[in-house]
Amino acid sequence: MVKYQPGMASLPVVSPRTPSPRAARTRSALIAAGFDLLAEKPIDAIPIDEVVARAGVAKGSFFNHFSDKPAFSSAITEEVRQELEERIAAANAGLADPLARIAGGLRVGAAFALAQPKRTVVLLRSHASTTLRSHPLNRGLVHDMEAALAAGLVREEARAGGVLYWLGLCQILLANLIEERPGLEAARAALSAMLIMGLNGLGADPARAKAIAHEAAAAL
Amino acid sequence: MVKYQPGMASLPVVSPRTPSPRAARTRSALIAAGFDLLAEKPIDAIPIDEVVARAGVAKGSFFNHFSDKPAFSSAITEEVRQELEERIAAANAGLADPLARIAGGLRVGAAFALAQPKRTVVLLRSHASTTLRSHPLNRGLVHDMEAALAAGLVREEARAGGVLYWLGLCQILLANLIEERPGLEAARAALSAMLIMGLNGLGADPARAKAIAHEAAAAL
DNA sequence: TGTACATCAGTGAACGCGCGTTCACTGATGTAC
DNA sequence: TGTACATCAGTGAACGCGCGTTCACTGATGTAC
Repeated sequence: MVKYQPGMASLPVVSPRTPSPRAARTRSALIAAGFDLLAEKPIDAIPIDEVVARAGVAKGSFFNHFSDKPAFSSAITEEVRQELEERIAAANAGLADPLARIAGGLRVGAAFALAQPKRTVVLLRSHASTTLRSHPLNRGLVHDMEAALAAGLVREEARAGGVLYWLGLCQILLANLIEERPGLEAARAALSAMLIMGLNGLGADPARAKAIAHEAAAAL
Repeated sequence: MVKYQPGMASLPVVSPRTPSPRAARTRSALIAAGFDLLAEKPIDAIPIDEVVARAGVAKGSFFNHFSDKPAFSSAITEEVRQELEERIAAANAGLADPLARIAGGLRVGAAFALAQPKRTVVLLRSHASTTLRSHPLNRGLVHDMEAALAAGLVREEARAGGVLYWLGLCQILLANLIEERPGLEAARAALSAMLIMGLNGLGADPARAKAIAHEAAAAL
């Protein structure tokens, strides 16, 4: 809590300064270096010396931009999380069918893992995609699952466990794609199989499940 | 490679010495302390000083028993992995039906998470339950899935993706049980829902899936 | 069973280095007039 | 547009401490006779 002081109100409180281009360059260089290194090993195994060496800046600059190492690490994670979230939202923008939206999330996640394996590793390692229904990345899924239930598209067991079930499938598929680095055709097959099993597990109509899986694989 | 030397053959090469009771006590104290601490935070965040303090032994003793910190960490992980593996094998010993065996693995895993949350955390964090089909913990599942396919109990998509699919469900359910610490009834409901969805996703006969889920929940 | 000796395991002080963080200084960028 | 000044951001040397690992020593355990 900040006590009120005369004159305070006139100070720019929110986003007081646009960062100078130079500062922005340094910051991006540090973040980019962090991405590369975090894809290889956990944050605790990465000395700041290594980050700044790869970024090509002096060690002191690191602390001009991040208060400490954890802040650096979570800034990076947060960036990836937002990126994936936006991609999923964009892909689902035109879709009304809850099942198609749920499947769309998995498809976009898979595409992300193929296109940006490093970023995906960072995300998976961050425990960002936890079990928690309230996590930002999961909010969309929670909403779509409720809609599917309301429309009678999925079985009753999905009410309590559907979100958890789907999160499990997302995590394991993404982890597997990163580990195996399959070609496009193999990835399509993996996504399609996972969707067939996943949607049938939720209790979707088998024909509908097949159609959705087919579409998603083609769109990958 | 060790070069042959005259007289070598007469030396006891395998398990040359039974550890003295005193040594065994010290070792168990260290491992027990490691369990407690690893349940709270990753190995890199645990100084050896903290391990030996909790174990009540001198720092030097640590290196009498473990060559270095990573060796200590993997000794602990390995112990948990073996324990869970044995429990699953024991529980499935009398079962012939591949689907019941597959479900049995999940049920035992869930029971383990409820009874030994600390050990389970260690296991989940170790990335021991990876995607890899060749991992010891997954071998039984691979075998049962093949049997289920051969018997026509599951859909064709499970051939390529069934093991991965089931691993995803196992990981997420265990993680969730540890995070939420539900009571017995809630845990039964969660396990049952996951089995209904999981087995139907594999393509099992719905009535059979329901029966297996019911049995497993009761046995939890 | 008792004694002497060898080996094993425990102890904790000491070492040293890796690494996060600080800081005084310099050069670059932005602003006022 | 030009000059003077203020602030911002970069730099890298220096600091210091946490922590993994070593080691000389001591006491306990086991073995031979």
